[in-house]
Parts: sequence; structure tokens; C-alpha cells
Amino acid sequence: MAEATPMTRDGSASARIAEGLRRAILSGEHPPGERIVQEELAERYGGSRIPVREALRQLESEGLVRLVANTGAWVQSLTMAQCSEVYQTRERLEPLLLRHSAEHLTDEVIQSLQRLAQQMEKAQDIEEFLELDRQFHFATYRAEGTYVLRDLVTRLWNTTQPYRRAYTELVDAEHRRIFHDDHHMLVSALRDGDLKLAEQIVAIHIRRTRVNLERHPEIFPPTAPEQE
Amino acid sequence: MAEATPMTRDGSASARIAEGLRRAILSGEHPPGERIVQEELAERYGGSRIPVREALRQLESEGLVRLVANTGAWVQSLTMAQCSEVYQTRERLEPLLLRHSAEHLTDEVIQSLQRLAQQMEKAQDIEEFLELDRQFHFATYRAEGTYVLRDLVTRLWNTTQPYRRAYTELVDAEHRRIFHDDHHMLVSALRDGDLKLAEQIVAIHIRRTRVNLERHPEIFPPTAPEQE
DNA sequence: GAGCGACATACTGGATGCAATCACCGCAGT
DNA sequence: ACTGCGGTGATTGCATCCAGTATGTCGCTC
Repeated sequence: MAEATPMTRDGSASARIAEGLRRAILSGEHPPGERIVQEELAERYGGSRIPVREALRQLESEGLVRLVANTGAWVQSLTMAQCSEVYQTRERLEPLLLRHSAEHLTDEVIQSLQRLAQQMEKAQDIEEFLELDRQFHFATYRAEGTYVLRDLVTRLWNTTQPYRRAYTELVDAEHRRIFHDDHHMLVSALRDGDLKLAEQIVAIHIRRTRVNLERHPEIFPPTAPEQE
Repeated sequence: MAEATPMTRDGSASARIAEGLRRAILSGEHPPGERIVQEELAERYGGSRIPVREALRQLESEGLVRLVANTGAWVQSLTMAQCSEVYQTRERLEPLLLRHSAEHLTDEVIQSLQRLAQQMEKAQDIEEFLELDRQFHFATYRAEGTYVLRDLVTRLWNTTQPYRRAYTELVDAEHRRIFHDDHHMLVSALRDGDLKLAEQIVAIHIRRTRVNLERHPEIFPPTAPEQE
């Protein structure tokens, strides 16, 4: 959905392929560690390998793909430590982003947040849950003007998406309850205009998820690949 | 085939070109807004346009280059607002990175920090000053293990490098004094093992630079180009 | 039977060439 | 003089082709 790279308004094949592959990876179609063969992508998107290679370079920079010279490309996989680092980064950045966005959070936006939070509680399928969660949080990040920080946060979400998915698959009802409570508390704080509280809720929300992820090392690749 | 740049250097041509162009942009050889022509780069690095294009895609993702389909590439330029946003991001992230690094800061490292800080005070030339400043700060960021956060911070430094250069050119002796004092205070705090203080110094140091940058709008492009 | 080395295969990396697109510039019209 | 428009040149985007390298397999030696 949300693009990590600023839209260069690029109708080119390489941009299309990058977008398609990014979406495919985020949707879970390609799990971390899966091999990516240039020719297959070229055929799938109806082009030659040249734009595919450019797309792969771009996704590598975004942290979604891992390239090894003369060898090939794989869907990036993170160790638990790396994933944890991303969450610590988010814990620092998202409150800041929220603060920048606050002035653009109109009543309509807050109402739609409320709706999204309620919808999430009724979500059955995991993909729907993940999608709504993402929509919810990015709806609170409406910073206008510049996009540096929001793009950064988008990338951080993207690189950790597979692990969020894996984690979501195995949490029980009680943990979900806490999760939803965070969302409702955030909506309330925003409605009351208590920005400071809202920032704290976001930070705690992210920290909680990180701590829970760290309780499930089985989600992550068993052997630490010496990537980069 | 240009023999000046040995092909045997490990890593693909596109990686070499990306590295070279990145270095050239950071060194100020190519100022923000300058047009980048693929063929010129290809000739300069002794290759064809294919690896050049891959390098440009990568640098675009890093925020150093701006690509427009069917039109060309330019060295990325930031508005003051965007630059300010990067500095706010750094203000949140670098204390965190410092904390991760703290355990790796041996006495030798701290001594080299001391030396770097002293060298900076004697630096004549602006390029030397910038280079030493960068070396100083990244010497404090020795996070081992994973590199997610350090890579991120590196990118943030890179995208704002031209403006740091422009700003450095016009600050007077008094402001430099404060700058150097920050560095010495940081070394002291690290030597004393007062991590909390060290984090605060870094944050204030970054904030101070941001505020000063915001006092010099003439550094930034006059008309806000509708990039992104 | 196990370990090692050469060959075969498949894939990636890069160069060349051609079509497509955009920017620039001169010219006609108002 | 200013604006709108078409032609021309330069530059980008992509496909095809060729070379280089890593991997997997088979056979050979110990």
C-alpha cells in the first residue's frame, strides 16, 4: 500500500517491477530467505532482466532484498537482534512523526481511526488484521509538507513485516486484547488533544510488540547469516 | 576500457560506480541540483550505462539522487524543512546508537576521540573539518553485531552533507568554539562512563546545529522544487 | 566408502544497439 | 513583443546477446 520510495511518477518498467515485487514480499507471497531469480521476475512482469535488476537494486537499498554479487538475490531476512533494532528505532521515531502529524488530525480522521480500531477487533484473517493495523497507524501519520520521516518509518515497517506476520499468527486472545486497548487509548488521547500522552502510548505500543517478539526467537532464522 | 579504475577490484561495477558517485557527491564535487548524465558517468568509470543505471537507482533509494523517468537524474537537494526533519530524526536516533555502542568504547577509542577533537580545532580547510567531524562522531558509534541503526544514521548524515558544508563555510569563530566544546564534553562524559550525560550532549549538539541551520535559509534552494 | 577435483549447467553481470521520450530552439501567428 | 507550435538533437529506457562466475554432479583416487 504505502510506498517506501517517493513516487518519481515513474511509469517505467523498473518502477512497476519494484512496486510489484515489494507488494508481493510484504503480502507474504515471498517469505524471507526465498531465492529470487531474475528471469522469472522478467517473465512475470513481461520484460527483460534489465529493469528487474534495477528494481532489485532499489529494493536492496530499502532493505527488502539481499543481493550477492555473481550469485543472486534473496528476500531479506532479519535476525532477532536486527528486528529488535528496527523496533527500537521505531520507538524513537514514531512519536516524533505523530507529533508532526497532530495538527492535521481532523475530527474526520479521528473518527476513521475509531472505525479502523473497531474493525480490527472483528478481523478474522491475519492478512486483514495486518492491513488494518498498518492503515490505522499510518492514518495517524498524516504529516504533510515533507515526507522524509514518514518514508523512513514506512521502510522500517516494511522490513519487519514478515516477522509481524509470524508473530501475529501465534499470539493469543489476551495479547490481542492489550493490543486493541492500546489503539483505543491512542484514539482517545488524540481526541482529547493530549499529544504527550499519545506519543507515550505509541512508544509503549511499539516497545510492547518488540518485547513480545523477543520472546519468540523461533520466528527468526536459526543460524545468523552474516549479511552485510 | 579505463585502466585507471581496475576492474579486478572486488564487487561489481555497479557497486563501484555507486560508491564512487556517492563519494563524489559527499565531497561536494557535485552540488545539489546538478544534472547527472548516465553516459558521462559510464565513461568516467569505464563501463556501459547499465551499471550506471543500477548505481543511480541505489543512490536514489539512499536519498542522494533524484530520478525522473525519461528525463534524467539530479543530485538531490533538500528544502530547509526536509533538512530540519533529518536533523530531528538524528536527534532521536544518535543517542540510541551511542547507547548501543557504549560497551565497545575502549580506552583506546576514547583516546582517539580526544585526538580527533583536538585535531578539529586546528583544522584549517573546511573539507578537513567536515571529514574530522564525521570521523569523530562515527568513532563514537561502534555498535557491533548488527548495523541497522548505524547504516540508517550514515544515510541521514549523507543526505544532509551539502548543507552541513554550506553552513560550516559561514559560521564564525564563536560558534565553532561551542561546537568544539560539545565534542570535548562528550569525550569527558564517555570517559567518565556517564552514558546518560553523553546521550544528552549528542542530542543537544544535533539540535544546536539544526537550529543554526534554520537561521540560514539562504543555504537552501530558493524555490521549493516539488520533489516527491 | 569417503573425500577430492574436473566438468557441465544455470544464472548473474555487462556491452552494444535501437526505439521512445523529452527538452530545446526557431518560426509563425496574434 | 509575447505566445503557441512543430522540428531536431540529445538522452533515457529497454531488449538481445555475450562473457564470467558460482553451484551441483559425476567420476576418480585414496
